[in-house]
Amino acid sequence: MIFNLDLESEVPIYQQIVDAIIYGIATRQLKPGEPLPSVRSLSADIGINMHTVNKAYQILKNDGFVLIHRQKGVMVNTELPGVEPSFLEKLHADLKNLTAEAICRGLSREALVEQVQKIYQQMMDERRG
Amino acid sequence: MIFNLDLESEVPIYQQIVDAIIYGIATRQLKPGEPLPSVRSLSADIGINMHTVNKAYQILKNDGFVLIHRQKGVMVNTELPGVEPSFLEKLHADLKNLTAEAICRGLSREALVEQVQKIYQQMMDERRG
DNA sequence: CAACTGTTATATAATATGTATAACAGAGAT
DNA sequence: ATCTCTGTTATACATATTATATAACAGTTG
Repeated sequence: MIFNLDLESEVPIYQQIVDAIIYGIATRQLKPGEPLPSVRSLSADIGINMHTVNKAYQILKNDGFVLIHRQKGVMVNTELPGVEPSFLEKLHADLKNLTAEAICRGLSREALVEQVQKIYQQMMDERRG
Repeated sequence: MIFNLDLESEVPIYQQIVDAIIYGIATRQLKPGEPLPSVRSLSADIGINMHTVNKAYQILKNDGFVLIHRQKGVMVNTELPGVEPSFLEKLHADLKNLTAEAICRGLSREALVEQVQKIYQQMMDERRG
């Protein structure tokens, strides 16, 4: 599992960790049941504070992507969350904002849809390759 | 122009204003050349501070969505910005995160694409209706 | 017992967000 | 000229978020 963090980004570090792990699960670089590094080892590896990693893990736990056993550690959930209403709300709100700006800038529906298709396909290819 | 702001949201107020105006331009509720309310009148209308509105206007100005004349006021740019690399970068990054979570949750490519198509179409319908 | 888990607590610093108040410069209206 | 309206700038303040630092606790494993 490779973390490509940008400490200068406006995106919080803990959010970048959350995104990276969800991406890893989507592409099956991280498989259900697979253990994740401990908060201490991961924070030491990427040179940040323990609590920043812990915050990311707590978010992933609350969203159902990982299971945390207090002594055993953290692992990818064997039963990943489904398409819940809260996710659909976030998806719709984000897509609405992106689409509005795309329309203002003259990006065609076909070009936008193609982008989504391409990203989805690339992720599914990584899943097998 | 209707602003539906949520002061309890985790999304900053100035960002909600930016999103609302870009949405208004996309749906042509706001037309190129049309004047926007002054920072003072808008902030008074929605009951927030002048600087919060000003911050939103500055962002829209830097992105090319509005023109600001120091004495005349703010208006929608008659030459809206095109599909610039910085926008494509943001679009790709956001779509990547949304798609990764969608895949984890078992949302099919068809369902995701349909969402995008639907949102795009609804916005183009508002543009005419 | 020692080493490792996640968890909790406290403290500190920097940044982001939002408000409050005031002043400035330029344009237009009366 | 005076008044009012623009955006702009400055200062100050309060709060929340982000990130770090250090320490301790409880339970498991070797």
